[in-house]
Amino acid sequence: MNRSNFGDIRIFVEVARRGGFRAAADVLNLAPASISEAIQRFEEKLEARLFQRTTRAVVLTPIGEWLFERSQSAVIDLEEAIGDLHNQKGQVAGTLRLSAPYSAGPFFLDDLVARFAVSHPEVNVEVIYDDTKVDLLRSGIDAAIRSTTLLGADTHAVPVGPELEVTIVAAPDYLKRKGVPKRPNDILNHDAICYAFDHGRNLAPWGFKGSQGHFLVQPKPRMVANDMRSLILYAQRGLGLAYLYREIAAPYINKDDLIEVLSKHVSPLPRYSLNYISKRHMTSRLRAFIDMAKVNEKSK
Amino acid sequence: MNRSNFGDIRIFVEVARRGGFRAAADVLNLAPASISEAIQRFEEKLEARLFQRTTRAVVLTPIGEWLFERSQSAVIDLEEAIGDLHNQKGQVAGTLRLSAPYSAGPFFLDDLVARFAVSHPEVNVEVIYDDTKVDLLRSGIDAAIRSTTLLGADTHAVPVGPELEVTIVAAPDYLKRKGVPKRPNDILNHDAICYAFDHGRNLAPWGFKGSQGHFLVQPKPRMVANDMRSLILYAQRGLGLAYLYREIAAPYINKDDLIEVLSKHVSPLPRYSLNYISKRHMTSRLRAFIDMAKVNEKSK
DNA sequence: ATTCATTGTTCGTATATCCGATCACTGTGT
DNA sequence: ACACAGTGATCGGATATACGAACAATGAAT
Repeated sequence: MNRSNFGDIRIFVEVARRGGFRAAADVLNLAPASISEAIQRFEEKLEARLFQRTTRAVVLTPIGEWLFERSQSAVIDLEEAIGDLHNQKGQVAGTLRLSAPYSAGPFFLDDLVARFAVSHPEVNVEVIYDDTKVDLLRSGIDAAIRSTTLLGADTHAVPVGPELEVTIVAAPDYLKRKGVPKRPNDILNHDAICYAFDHGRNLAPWGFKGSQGHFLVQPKPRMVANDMRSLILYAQRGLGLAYLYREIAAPYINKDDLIEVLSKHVSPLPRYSLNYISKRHMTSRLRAFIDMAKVNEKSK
Repeated sequence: MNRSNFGDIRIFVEVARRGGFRAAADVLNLAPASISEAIQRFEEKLEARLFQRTTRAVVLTPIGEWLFERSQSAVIDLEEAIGDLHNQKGQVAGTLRLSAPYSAGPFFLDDLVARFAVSHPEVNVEVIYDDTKVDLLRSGIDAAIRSTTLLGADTHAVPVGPELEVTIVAAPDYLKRKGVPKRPNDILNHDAICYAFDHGRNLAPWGFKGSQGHFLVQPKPRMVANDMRSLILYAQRGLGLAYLYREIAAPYINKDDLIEVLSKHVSPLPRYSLNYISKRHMTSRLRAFIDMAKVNEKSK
């Protein structure tokens, strides 16, 4: 669906509200002829008649009535959104605020943070598990651990934590019904159980290695969540193929529970990145934490 | 305001969702050049910068972020309206989007969602674990499970899930150093390991019962996180008293690891609330899920 | 019955948007 | 250090949409 449907819906709703093309034209700053032509094109696209016309009036058809009621509130919301746009425009002490994906905690971050807290008794530590994009300038977060290096003015990054093995698993029952994928692109013909970032806005693509190097395949999501424990349960219930951190899936991998597929094809994910802003006044507690993270890094 | 703003918002939201012009172009069946030009014209019209660009990526500006969150749900509604136009038979299909706190998954939600998905093969399900406030009108979320009933126009709530037992625990080493609290208010003289909601903006108060009924005490946080697994590890390291769901803490409660304190004083938490808007157009898939949640409730 | 005002429709022309090709920039791999 | 892949930006030409003018139809006023 492209952008013009949205313009058409806007016109359609205004005509329905006003009961006529000329009145709608006045509101929309368009010529009545433009309204007439736009509605005709829209009706052709939808293969549906939205208005009954006479030479003096327009009346909604039943399907036009349905679409009007179905879409009016959303149109109002978008009008208000645009209207409102114009109304809009730290001694080693204190609280260290970190953002990290949930998966980082058990892997390495809990231990690092606990050791930091022990060795810096005057620092309170706040770890917010979250995987959305963080604006280090404005969010009040001191440093963000993410799977990638964050882009931004004066943002620096330090690699932390272990390299991450992943695996693709499914229930025996599912594989019996849908077959075992043999090559990476086979997953496009399967139901996928996908991990979501950014409050569901992004799905993690599935990473593979082949004779020509690394490549990504984006499967069709049947189940989506941002907690791998949920994804495991969905996989156990036979709802599809699940792409998971191996360490999390390992306890469930056996011939009766979850079966690994495409083992020779999946490739590990890169290490976490501890991102922070260097140009901004760096608090001593942040500096101390970064130093500890680096020492932690060297000790591996 | 004319029709083209609506087309522009459609493009804007898709770019924001996909994080790039080329990805959005794929979805919208437009050329990347068209997306680039359309966004530029839109920004000029609004006299506002919506995206920060580099030569490799686009990131929303704060005002772009605001517009995105403000308009996304309306865009989803309009997309669905057009999509549903061809398919008005009340079929239970599409994507059900739920928001819930992480703790809900293992307790009851994973099971409920998996059973719903099995019995409604045409519905995709997206569960976003999050504990921030959800604007059900604007977020594109169909229903939000939270520990409390959400306030809002036409918002209804159904109680779901089990009653939640909690416990307060500490390492033996910590109790040796700081003493064992005997009454609820004693915790004010201790280091507290606190669970955080809302990206750290709110801390869970600790609930107690006494001769005069229920009351809450807010301890001084030394360690804060929004994942109880982290809190357990901090407690094990002797960093303070931790207030945890009993079910999560139970495996670690023994005389060498974590010791329960104030057992006779803590009171259980109320059940989760499944919040949704009833007056707004309710999709058949949401109705079906609510019905299943209610049946789930009766079977306990 | 006739006239008039108002509506939606049609069409040739003007304007806005879309697109392919190309360019500049940047991160990654060698 | 260099080559390459992938991104957003630019621009001249192609295409889609907007518009003014004219037309057909209709209800109200006389």
